[in-house]
Amino acid sequence: MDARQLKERVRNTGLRFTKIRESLLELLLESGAPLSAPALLGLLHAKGITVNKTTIYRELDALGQRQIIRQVQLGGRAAQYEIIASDHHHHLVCLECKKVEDVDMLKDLDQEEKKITASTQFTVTSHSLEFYGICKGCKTTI
Amino acid sequence: MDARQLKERVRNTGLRFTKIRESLLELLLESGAPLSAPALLGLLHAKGITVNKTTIYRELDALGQRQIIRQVQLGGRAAQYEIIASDHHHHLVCLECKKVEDVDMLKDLDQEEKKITASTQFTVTSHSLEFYGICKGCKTTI
DNA sequence: TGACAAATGCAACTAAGTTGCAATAAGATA
DNA sequence: TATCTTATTGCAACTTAGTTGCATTTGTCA
Repeated sequence: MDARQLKERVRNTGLRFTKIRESLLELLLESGAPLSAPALLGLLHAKGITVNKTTIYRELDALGQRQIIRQVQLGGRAAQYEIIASDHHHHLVCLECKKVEDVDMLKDLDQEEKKITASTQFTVTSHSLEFYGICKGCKTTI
Repeated sequence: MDARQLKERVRNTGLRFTKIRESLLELLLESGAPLSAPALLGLLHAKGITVNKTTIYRELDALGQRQIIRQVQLGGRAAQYEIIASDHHHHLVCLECKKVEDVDMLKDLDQEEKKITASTQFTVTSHSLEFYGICKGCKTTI
């Protein structure tokens, strides 16, 4: 998933390709981990792009509805967002510094989803798996 | 894990056994799913127990530090809390009504934790797995 | 019972997220 | 290119979740 593909994907949903939207998606694409609304706001301002927080929330909502990004819950007060890429991955959340890293999927959980759907009255459509612990940086400083 | 065992566990950590603490733990124990601070506040008031929100947050923090309860992130604005029981389980989160059900662990993820710890610089200490989909109740009403 | 720490309430605060309304700008079309 | 429609944006005011400092009350143990 590169910037060009993403641009195409956004256009196909009928969304206009604005400066703010472009920069926001760029930030999410370049970041190796999910970002929160306040974080995105700060990063955009640091880039010299003045944008209101209302815009950010509406933007995240619009992109979420179109399945371009997804909200992930990783602890901390603010929700975080990531691009929905073809490669499925999970998260490593550091309990010390709260930083999040992506980790490629080790084990296939599709079978588990099917088992639950078959044995309960709950139809599973997706899942999310987070591992908590201490990251490299925090181990050396403690 | 019954109320008596829980009471013992609380006492062993040096915490006093107050009416508020007792009722709060009772609610978490009886509920088959995690509860948020605002939800607990409402349930306690409904029970006729007047309690300030500051107390709830401090209570949840105190119990969390003593490993009696744990915070879980399941979407929605408020964090949710559950008793740490001996049986490990995961969550089924309904995307429609946002209700959460517990589901017994199907697959052991300890091996995955070890693999990550061995192959990366990140030391995994725990994990959390959520399945998203549509619950029984919401399927019939849609 | 008395002392001391734990527990609680209150008020005032911060931070995340939402809503309504008015102004602006993207981009399709003529 | 000028115009029109609609998406996008900003602003202000709001709600909700969660926090902090300080004063008061209450368990528990000697």
